[in-house]
Amino acid sequence: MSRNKAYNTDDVLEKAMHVFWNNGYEQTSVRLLEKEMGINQFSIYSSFTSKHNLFVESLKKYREYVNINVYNDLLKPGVRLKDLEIFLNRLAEDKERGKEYKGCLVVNSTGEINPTDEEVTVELNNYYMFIREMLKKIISNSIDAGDISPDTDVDKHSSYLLGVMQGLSVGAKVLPENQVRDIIQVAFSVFT
Amino acid sequence: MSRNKAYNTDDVLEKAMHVFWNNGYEQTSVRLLEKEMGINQFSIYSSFTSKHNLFVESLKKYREYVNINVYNDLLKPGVRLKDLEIFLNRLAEDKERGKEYKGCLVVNSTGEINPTDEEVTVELNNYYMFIREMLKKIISNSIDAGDISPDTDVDKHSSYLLGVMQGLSVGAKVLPENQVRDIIQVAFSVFT
DNA sequence: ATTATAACAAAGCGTATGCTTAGATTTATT
DNA sequence: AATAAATCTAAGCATACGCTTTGTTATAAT
Repeated sequence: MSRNKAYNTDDVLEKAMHVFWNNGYEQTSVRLLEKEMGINQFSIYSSFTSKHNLFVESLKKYREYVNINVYNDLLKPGVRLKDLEIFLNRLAEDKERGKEYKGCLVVNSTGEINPTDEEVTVELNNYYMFIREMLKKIISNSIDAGDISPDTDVDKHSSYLLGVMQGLSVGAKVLPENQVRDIIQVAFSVFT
Repeated sequence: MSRNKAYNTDDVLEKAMHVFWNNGYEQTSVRLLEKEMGINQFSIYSSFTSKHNLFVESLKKYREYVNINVYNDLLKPGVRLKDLEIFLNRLAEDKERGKEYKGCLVVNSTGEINPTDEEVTVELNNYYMFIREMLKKIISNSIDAGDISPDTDVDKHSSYLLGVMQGLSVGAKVLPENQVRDIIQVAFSVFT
């Protein structure tokens, strides 16, 4: 019995994620979500309960999304610090080519969201843990390859690089390209 | 002729700044501003034209505020990198003592605000330039004092430290204290 | 074919938003 | 004391907000 959904929940969630990414949480209205997700408000609320919950789900989706579409190359086995440096410099390159960098959804949300919002805070932390694990592997690979000292403290340096990336997510939005490039260059000099 | 204002424009602006700092731009309503600034909506609009303009003015005020109340010690002559490192570590210390760190108003706004908002973007850049100039002096002082190599590129390293501080403004809101401390420790190792 | 169930589109709920207007009040000048 | 200008309070404007309800349509199971 019953009718089938005319939409795929996962597909419309990804669309919602992009809306939040482009506009931030508060600036995203349910009317806009309705339009961009291509489904009615009723359907949004029956599938996702509330705008807030849709946002939390979007943050989870974002982690999945960057896994596949942004950090995919960096998550492959054997990736080293030099690869990460090249990856980060692409941020500055894209900027030079006029591409508007909208920042990381999670970093933007860290600034926007009320710290008392525990559901969101948990998801932000999950994301940062995910990035940090990626960075730990990259540092380990560089140690194994003999690129950097075997005494390098993997935990400390992964926290450090996470901090650098959080900074770049902010900086790349407003700073001139050459400054972004300088940040990356100096940041990686800690390993030499 | 005419009546005098019952409030000081600069005083109520500083109160407005704190409201924006605590809640972000979008989450700050004119009703809340009215309450916290202690003046009527009519007075807000006659003195500051619009909520948006009040926000821009608040960003300018913020620069003045941190100059006097946050970075005052670091702006004194002769301040060196070691002093900056101690200053930044106070962030982590405060967190340990349960103090909720609400981040830098400008960094938070960089994440929240639409990049097409030119008035705000200009003010964000003014702030970052101000911080970068402070960092340049600190690096120069460290060179003069013989703490670090005289070959240190002041421009590049000031951009770098700005990036680190932007990262810390994000990180200190959500990351555990020991990670914040590790970021700072590794970040300053570029100078050794 | 009928029935039960869920999805659908569209209109509407109360409230909050940024901003304005109307009318009363205060005060420096004449 | 009278005048003029800018302040003040408080009510109100249109619109947008997050969310719900209503009535219709489609479909899987009987």
